[in-house]
Amino acid sequence: MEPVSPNTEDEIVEANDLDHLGKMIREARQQKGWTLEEAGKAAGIGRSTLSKIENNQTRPSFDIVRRLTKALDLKTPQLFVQSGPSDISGRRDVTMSGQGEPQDTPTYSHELLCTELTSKRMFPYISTIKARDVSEFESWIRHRGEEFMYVISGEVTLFTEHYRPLALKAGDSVYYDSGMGHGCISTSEEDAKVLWVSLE
Amino acid sequence: MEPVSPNTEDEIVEANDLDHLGKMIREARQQKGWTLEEAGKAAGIGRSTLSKIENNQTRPSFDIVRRLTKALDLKTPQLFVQSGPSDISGRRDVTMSGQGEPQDTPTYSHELLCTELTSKRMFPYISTIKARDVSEFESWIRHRGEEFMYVISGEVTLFTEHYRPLALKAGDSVYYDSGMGHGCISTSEEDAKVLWVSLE
DNA sequence: TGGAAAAGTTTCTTATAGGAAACACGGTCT
DNA sequence: AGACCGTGTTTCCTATAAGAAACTTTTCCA
Repeated sequence: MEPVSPNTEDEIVEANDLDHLGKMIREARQQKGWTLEEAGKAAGIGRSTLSKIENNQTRPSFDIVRRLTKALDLKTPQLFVQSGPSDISGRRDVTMSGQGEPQDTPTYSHELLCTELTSKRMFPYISTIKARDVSEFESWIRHRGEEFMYVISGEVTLFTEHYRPLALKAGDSVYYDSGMGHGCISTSEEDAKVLWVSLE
Repeated sequence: MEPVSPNTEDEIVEANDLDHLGKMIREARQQKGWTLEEAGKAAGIGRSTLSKIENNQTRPSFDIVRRLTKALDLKTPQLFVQSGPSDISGRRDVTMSGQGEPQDTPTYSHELLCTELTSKRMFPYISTIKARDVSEFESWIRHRGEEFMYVISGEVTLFTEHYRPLALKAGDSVYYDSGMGHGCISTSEEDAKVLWVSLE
């Protein structure tokens, strides 16, 4: 991407590319209130090594970093932050309440959000699930990827393979492997509204 | 968390499987129809090095792996997978309303959702934005990736680079390139609640 | 078939990652 | 103050990553 912005903060991001890793790891460790010794032990590495990594005095191996991410619960994608274009570079897409693109399937009635941005990777949509309509629930829904679900209103029960049915009410959320069979029904008097964000 | 924990338990202890990384990289390269030479050049590494990585004859540095992920468009979280195609394969993670993991930054007060599943690719969280608190808004927030935002309650204004400020109320949503500078303030009398889903 | 060019693998060498131990620094006891 | 932690840094050494070039295998066309 061409440098759209005259803002100098862009370069800061790039320049810090190298420093980024050490900084993140140090922050994560301190967040947990761990010493170098403790964190090192948790990750199975020496404290001197960890010190050098945090101070960017070394280029750790992937293996070491992976162990650290595990021990420190680091968000892995953030570690890969580096300069470069995104396919939706510099764009945004708004959908006002109720203005999404309707999509009705036999089983659900969806409202697709932010459909202008076709190249986006996540797919957000809101589903209205009819009250106590159990009839439809015959077979699992299954599609490769991951899914996040947030209950906006009403009460629903989420069924997933390998697990017990899960009763959810407004404000509750679930994250699951959508390759696992799943399905959702309303269990309240009113229709339930659920926000899904799907990622292939 | 709630009394009953249907959550995942991370007890998968890996048996030093380096096979995974090399295999994934080789697949990604062949997917693109590239030779070692071409892929190496794209990533800025030698073809011999790449060969050794693909055959798991070496433990590459994080730096090298990162360059490869970029050149080959690899899904970064998958690289951290221990065994099997996906770490969250056949799993789910629930967070009941208000039971997320608090994370306070200087600028925002977040509630991270579904944090048990550390290897997930999307990061959902709820932010409470204090009413009419404009003071904090000094510099853009910027992080590589994409972001989806849904206003749960209250009224907010989303600022993004290259665009005009955007007034949003409950039920509205936006999808944007989070590499673009952005920031959000509340414009209502009450605190606003916003759901974000972030993807690197 | 051959034999050349391309793709991939294996040396070989140099630079450096990673760990043990020594060092430095700051607190906190008596 | 001095001695003694606990924490983080630096030094030193060994193991090994990374690249260049030599070597092997595969591809492909006359």
